[in-house]
Amino acid sequence: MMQDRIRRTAARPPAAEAAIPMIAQCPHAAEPGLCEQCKVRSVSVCAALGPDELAELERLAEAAIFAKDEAVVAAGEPASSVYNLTAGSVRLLRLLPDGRRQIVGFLLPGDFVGLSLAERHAFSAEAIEPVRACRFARTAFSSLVDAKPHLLRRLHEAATHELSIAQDHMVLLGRRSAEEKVAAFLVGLRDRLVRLGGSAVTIPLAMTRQDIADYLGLTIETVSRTISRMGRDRVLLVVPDGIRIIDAPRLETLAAS
Amino acid sequence: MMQDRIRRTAARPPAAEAAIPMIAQCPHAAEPGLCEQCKVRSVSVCAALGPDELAELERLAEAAIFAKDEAVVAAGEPASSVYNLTAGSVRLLRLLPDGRRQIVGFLLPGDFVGLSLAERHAFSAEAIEPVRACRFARTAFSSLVDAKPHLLRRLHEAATHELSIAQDHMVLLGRRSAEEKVAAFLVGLRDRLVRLGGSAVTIPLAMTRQDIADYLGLTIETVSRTISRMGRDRVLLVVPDGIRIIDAPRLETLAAS
DNA sequence: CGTCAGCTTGACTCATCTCAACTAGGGTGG
DNA sequence: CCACCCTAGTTGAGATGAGTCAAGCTGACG
Repeated sequence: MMQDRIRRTAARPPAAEAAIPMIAQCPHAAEPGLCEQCKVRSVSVCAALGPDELAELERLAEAAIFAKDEAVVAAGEPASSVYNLTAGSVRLLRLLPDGRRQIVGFLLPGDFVGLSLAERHAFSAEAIEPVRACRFARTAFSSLVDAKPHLLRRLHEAATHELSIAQDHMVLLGRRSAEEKVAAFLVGLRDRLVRLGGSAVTIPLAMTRQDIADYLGLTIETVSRTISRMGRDRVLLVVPDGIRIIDAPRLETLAAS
Repeated sequence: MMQDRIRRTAARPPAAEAAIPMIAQCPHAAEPGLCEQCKVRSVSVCAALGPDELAELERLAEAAIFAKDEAVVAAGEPASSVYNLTAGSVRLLRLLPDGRRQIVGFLLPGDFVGLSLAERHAFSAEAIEPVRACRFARTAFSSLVDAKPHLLRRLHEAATHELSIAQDHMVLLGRRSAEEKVAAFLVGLRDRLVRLGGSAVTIPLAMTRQDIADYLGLTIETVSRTISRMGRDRVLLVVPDGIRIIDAPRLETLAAS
C-alpha cells in the first residue's frame, strides 16, 4: 500500500489549520460493490461482514481524502465521524500542555480511526502523507455495530489488539535503549508493511525524524545519530524517503523482542 | 476498597512458584444473589447486566483467592479463565528476554483480567497483595458475551478505556521527567481509589518501590529519591505502607496532565 | 538477637538531551 | 536560471537527569 503513496513533493501547500477535509466524489455511491473489491477489506474490521452486510456498510460510507499534515480527528473534539484507512498513513498523537508531543501510534491502510465509538476522540490523528479513507458517521456506524454483534466482536478484537500493541510500546518506552527503540520501530514497521504486501528490505518512511522521535520518546538528534550509526555499521542504508535493511538478522537482534 | 485489604504483614509465606490458586468455597453457589450485593458491580463490566442476566452470570462465577505475589495469569499461557477483581490489587506486566520488566498497569477492585477473551494472555498478572476475584471459565464467559451484545459493548468500552489509559501512560513514559512520573502516578492512583471510596489524602501503596519503578520506567533508586525529595519539600508525607498527600495542588501541578 | 527484604542515601558514571552549527534538496521569486 | 530561503536532517561539543554501584538503615520475622 505504501508503494502507491503520492509523492510528498507533489503535495500542495498544507491546508490552513482549520481546513475542512475535502470530500471526494464517493466512489461507493457511483459504483456499488466497491467494498467487495477493497484491497484492505481483509485486514479491516469490514472483514467481519458478509456480502449483504457489506452492501449495507457501503451505503454508510463516504470517501474522504486528507492532505499531508491535515487533521483527521482532533483530541477532545466531538467525534462526528470514524474512518477506515484505505491509503496513506496517519500519526496518532497526544500533546502535553507545554507542547511536548507523544505519538502513540502510526496507522496504515486497513486501520480504523475511532475504535472506541465514543463521543469524543481521546487523541489527535493527522495525515502523514496524502490519505484516503472511508468515512462513516459515528452514530450511524454505532447503530450498525449494535445491529451486528459479530461486527462489534471484530471491533473489540481490533481494540484489544491495539491494547496489546500499546503494552508492547510501553515496554519499549520504559525499558529500552535508543538503539533498541529505533531497531524495534524499523522491524515493526517492516513487518506491518510486509503484511500489506510491501518489501521486506526497503522501508519507506513517510514520517519525519521528529515523528519517529516523538513515537520513541527520544529527541530528533538521537534518532538521527542512531540511524546514522546503523548506516555506518552496515546494518542499514539510508535512502531518499526511507531506509533499506542490509543486515536484517542484526537489526532483529537489536530489536530483541 | 483498599481499606479492607489484608495487612501485608499477615500474609503467609508466598506459595511456591507453580502454586495452584486456592479456590475458596464459592459464596455464589452457597448464597444466590451475591452478585446483586457486590460492591464492585457498579464499576465492573457486570454493570451492563439486568437482574436475570446477573443471575445467569452468577452461575458461571466461582470465587478465587490469590496470595501476595501469586500469578493470576501468565503471559503466553492458554487463557482458561478470566477474572473480575473484587478485592486487592494486581500488577500487569511484561518481561523482556533479558529480564527487564515493565508493569503496564495496576488493577484495582472492579477491574477485569482478560478483556480480550483471546486464547492466550498477552501479559502476566500477579497479585500485589491478597486478592479476591470472580473467576469465569473463558469459553463460558465468551459464549455469554456472544449471547448478550450489551455485555460485549460494555467489555468493548472497558477495552477502549484501557487503551486510552495506555496512551496516557505512553505519554508519561516517553515524555515526562522522573518527578512528573511519580506525581502523575500518585495523583492517578489517588483518583482511582477515591472513585472506589478511598481517602483523597492517604494513599495506601500495596506495591513495592520496584513495582512503581517498573511502572514508571525508572529505577528503584530514582523513585525512592523522588519520593524522599517530595517529602522534604512538604508535598507529601511518607507513612508506613503508603503516603499522605500534604500539598495536593502542588502534586497535581507536577503531574501536569 | 540475627537475618533478610525493602527501602534510602551517597558518590560517581554515562546515555541521552541541549544548544548550536552546518548540509542538502526543493521551491520560489527576481 | 540563479540566488535565496526554508524545511528536514546531520553532526559536534558540552551539560545533565537518571542510572549504576555500593553502603547503610529499618522493621518484621524466625
